[in-house]
Amino acid sequence: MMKTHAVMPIKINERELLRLENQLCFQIYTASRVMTQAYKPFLKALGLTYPQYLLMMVLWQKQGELEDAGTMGLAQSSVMELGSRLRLDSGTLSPLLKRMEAQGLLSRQRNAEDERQLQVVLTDKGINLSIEAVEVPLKLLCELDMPAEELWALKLQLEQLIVTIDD
Amino acid sequence: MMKTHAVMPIKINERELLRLENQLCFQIYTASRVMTQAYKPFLKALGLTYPQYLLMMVLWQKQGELEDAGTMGLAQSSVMELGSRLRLDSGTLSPLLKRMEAQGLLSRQRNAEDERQLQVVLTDKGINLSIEAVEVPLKLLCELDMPAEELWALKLQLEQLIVTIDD
DNA sequence: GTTAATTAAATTGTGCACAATATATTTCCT
DNA sequence: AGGAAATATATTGTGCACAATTTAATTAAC
Repeated sequence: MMKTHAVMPIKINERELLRLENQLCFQIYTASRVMTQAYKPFLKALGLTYPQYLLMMVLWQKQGELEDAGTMGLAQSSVMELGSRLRLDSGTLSPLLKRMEAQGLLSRQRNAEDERQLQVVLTDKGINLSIEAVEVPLKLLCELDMPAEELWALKLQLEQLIVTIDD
Repeated sequence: MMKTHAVMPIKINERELLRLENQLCFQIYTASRVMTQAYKPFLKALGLTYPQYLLMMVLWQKQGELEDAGTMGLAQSSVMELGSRLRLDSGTLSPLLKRMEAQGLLSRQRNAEDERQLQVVLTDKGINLSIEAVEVPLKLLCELDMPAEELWALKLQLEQLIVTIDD
């Protein structure tokens, strides 16, 4: 009898190692996509994509902290700064920021002291979008319907995993 | 004094709700991206991207199960079937499968009984790639350097979260 | 002080995800 | 049988991610 094709060349226990459902990475990957889907309807109402929502959170937080410090101006963020918060590079952020500027959520100006740097600043529209945004995490918490402490514990474990991975 | 721009219109506790670091979703999103990065060097050696690796795992598993059942042929998978395993639609899978066929990892043929369906089948090259692939999860486990039971517990929690989200 | 090295952002190109639509085949209905 | 509904995949278009390169501005070195 002639051999027409290859046969699985690894042992059963090795195959178990390659089982999709056994992979932590697959569950994380799936959780991330499912979570993004869960946010989608709420974010759509705000006219934001999920990465745009994350970026807005960074900008709102920075603006709030500036005001807490007693300064009355607008918080300025460079691309580097936003990138280090979100772990994204300029290749992702540059077009993202352009789209958000086009939506009127923020403005992009060059830093006068260092023309290489961009100064990202929230517009009034961007600042005021926070009013509706506060509902988003609350709505999602309802959706999840799990004990808050359990979710928090999961968050802490993931933080630890992240730290462990990138040394 | 004239008002030149808006001020953060939400209370401090509401701002805390919108803090990036407080979001479980952000930690999942980050963990997913960091994890993919951790796999990248190992997968690059196999000529696979991360989603391609996941797809190969589905095909290897199916091939193995067919052989376990005593059948000597090649396992055939439709796009629907692959999609339900990976939670991906034809919009993602169609081009993915084309690229993998171009790499010689699998073949795409129409099902004779139902011409609408595609039959995805591993090539010899695709089957034999499993030999090197078994090293990947082991190498990553070293990289993580966390108790295996802790990782498993995390996987189980994520599975539960996923189920909870999509009802 | 001019050139070299560094830094910040933008650009280019590839590969997912995913919504929306299109195409082709099969099944259902009568 | 013939047309409508359902099904499976492919296509189109948008928006990330990310590697690699480019451009422009600043700093360092001589």
